[in-house]
Amino acid sequence: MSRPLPPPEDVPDVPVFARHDHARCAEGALAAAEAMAAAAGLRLTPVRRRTLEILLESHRAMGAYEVLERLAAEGFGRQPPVAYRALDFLVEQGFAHRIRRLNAFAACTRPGTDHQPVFLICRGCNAVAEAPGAEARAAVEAAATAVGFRVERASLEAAGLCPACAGAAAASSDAVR
Amino acid sequence: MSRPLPPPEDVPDVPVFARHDHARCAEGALAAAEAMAAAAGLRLTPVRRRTLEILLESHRAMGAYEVLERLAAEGFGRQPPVAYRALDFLVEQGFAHRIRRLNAFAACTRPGTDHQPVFLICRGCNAVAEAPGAEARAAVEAAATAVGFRVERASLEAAGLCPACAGAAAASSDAVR
DNA sequence: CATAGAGTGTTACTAAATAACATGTCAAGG
DNA sequence: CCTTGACATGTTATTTAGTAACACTCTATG
Ligand SMILES: [Zn+2]
Ligand SMILES: [Zn+2]
Ligand SMILES: [Zn+2]
Ligand SMILES: [Zn+2]
Repeated sequence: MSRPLPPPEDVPDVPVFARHDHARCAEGALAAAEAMAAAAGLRLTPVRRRTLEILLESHRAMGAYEVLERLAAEGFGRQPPVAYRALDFLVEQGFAHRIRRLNAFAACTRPGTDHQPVFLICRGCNAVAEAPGAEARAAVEAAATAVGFRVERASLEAAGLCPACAGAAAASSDAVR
Repeated sequence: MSRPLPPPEDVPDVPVFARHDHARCAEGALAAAEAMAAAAGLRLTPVRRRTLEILLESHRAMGAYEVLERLAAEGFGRQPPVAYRALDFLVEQGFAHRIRRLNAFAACTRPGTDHQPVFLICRGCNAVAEAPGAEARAAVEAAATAVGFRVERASLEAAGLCPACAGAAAASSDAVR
């Protein structure tokens, strides 16, 4: 049922940290998810679809309970499993990612591509971007192999400041000076 | 107060996934922590010391509440902050690491060395090893820099099977065959 | 002998995650 | 046409993780 995914180069990157037409950005991700789900015979049901839309509203990571609040307000179930099931589905299908450092979830910015990103988490604006992670993953794999460890999944997450927030921080420390 | 740390090569590596004299291993880590704390003028108080000892009993990661249970049973406080404060201290001083994938803590196997490990987490036996992470970190740094992101901290964690558990899994799937 | 800081303990709460069970929908298969 | 089973959704209830805020005790330092 699952066809080979296109290589990352075939899909335009999302400049999370730059100004961009986000409405279009979200729309595209949703369309991609819909197409993939249809092709794979999966059901992108109302809760699941709405959950993805909620995540897609921004490039922030959202906690399951934050998502749940939104779903509940819109007439879906109001108990934790409702949110967790929808989020787990999205993560399994690669429409969203789990950000372990934050115990939170973010919509994937490159759904449908074969990608193993490094997550860049800005502590200023809470945005989460996906940087190409092939090299970093290879290095992790090599380090593991050296001691006979077989890697199944890896989470590579970096916390710091995005360009805009770093600029703002520099400016304010100038002001103090 | 803080002196330059010795490069990783000067301290023997801990073969977490191999049979080793663990009593000696734990003892060494504790001694190193004591020496460092003394040198830095930090107080390795009874709760903190005992918390480290508990983590050092195995190479597993332990949840804060699991540690707390042990502390409480030994006459220390029985409320969450008791465990969290001791664990936070150990992490800050580099005597332990936080494993975000597991929401848990593990004693550092190379305390006192300048290291930025990749954590290898075995899903079979729950052991956590530290593999050299310089290359992987450089790759993450490079990926981040490419989009103007300034990395402050990174968590690199791989889940999979250690040599022993991978061997056992292979054997049992042979048995089925 | 103040008194300020660090460390430890408490109560009380918020947040994250899962187990277990009841109900509804719908597509085969008889 | 009516089972039957898979899947999705909803619930209640509980466990696990993490923090805020306050009180008490030490131990310097002036
Ligand atoms: Zn966007
Ligand atoms: Zn992605
Ligand atoms: Zn050991
Ligand atoms: Zn370490």
